[in-house]
Amino acid sequence: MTGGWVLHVDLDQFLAAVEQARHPELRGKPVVIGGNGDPTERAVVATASYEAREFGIQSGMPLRTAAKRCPEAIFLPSDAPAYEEVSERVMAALRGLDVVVEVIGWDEAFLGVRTGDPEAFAALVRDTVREATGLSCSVGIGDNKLRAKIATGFAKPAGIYRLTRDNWVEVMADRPTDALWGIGGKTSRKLAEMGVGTVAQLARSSPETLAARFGPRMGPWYRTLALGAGDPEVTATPWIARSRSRETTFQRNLTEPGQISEQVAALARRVTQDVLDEGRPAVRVAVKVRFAPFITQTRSMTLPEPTTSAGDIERAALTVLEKFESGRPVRLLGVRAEFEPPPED
DNA sequence: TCTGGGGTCCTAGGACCC
DNA sequence: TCTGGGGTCCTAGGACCC
Repeated sequence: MTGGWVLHVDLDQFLAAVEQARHPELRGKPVVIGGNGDPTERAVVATASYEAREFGIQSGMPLRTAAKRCPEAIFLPSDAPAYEEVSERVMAALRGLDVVVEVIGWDEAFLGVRTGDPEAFAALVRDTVREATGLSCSVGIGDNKLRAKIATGFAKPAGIYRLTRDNWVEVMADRPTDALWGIGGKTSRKLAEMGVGTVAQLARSSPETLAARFGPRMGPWYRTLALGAGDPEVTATPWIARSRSRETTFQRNLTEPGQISEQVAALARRVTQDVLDEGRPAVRVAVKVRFAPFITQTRSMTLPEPTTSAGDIERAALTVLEKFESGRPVRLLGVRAEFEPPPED
């Protein structure tokens, strides 16, 4: 019997690669995808091509800033249906390898693989994706999902990297804590303030101290991340959504109360369609308001009874909207419907 | 740098009940 | 009377991820 491995497959610069594949004249050029493709709008970079990254352009950056860093960059609108279609072809190709495929995003999946030579299998994965779609991907090999996911970061672009208990300490010990999947900038800074700057230091921290600072679950969990512990089970079980939401940032702030409630009602109707598509009733409705300059608040209510009715959801959203202080300019509105959480197991 | 959209899970406080 | 302890639900916000 051969060993079980977790492989993490991640498409390289996915959105930019799709655009460069279908528009060959974009190859080798700085391409930035995001918003409507208009760099003067309120929107951020979804993906920048490697050429654009040379100019310091990164995901999440305002398009305006990206345009300043590289005025000659080509800005394109995000074409979700096109990316979804390519994504499905990638996932179908992976399933064709007769492995367990756990999709975790448009451009990412875990594979559960039994093989004696994971590097050879990773190379097969890369070739398979390239043949099916023309796209390049990187593959991380691990003995659990955490290590496979982090390994992919070292594999990029177009490479293969193995990270297991055997090289975890050697590779990770001296890295900052935000090198761990699940620790971001905020938590990393708080840890640093406690004198915990590296993965090795986090691994040596006491769970009690961490629990006191970060809560009973998160605190101890951060330590287990630093030890490289993670879930080794890859499952193809379809994901059950906990919620569906729609939100919009307005190019110009809304100030008229009538306009604001009209927009909330429209978002509620879109969410209702998502709820109907989901085929399960909503049990809770939340409204999100981002006031100018950038102050975000949410208000919510549990519905008197679960519902899929457009009228119920719209009325609930408008009721929740009344919980906000009125009169301040609004830059974003959102409506979310929550479902009954699925039973454990 | 003037900061998207769609999600998940955790935390903590208060209400309420026994 | 001057004060408990546990459990559950509701709500708001924080952090993170793709």
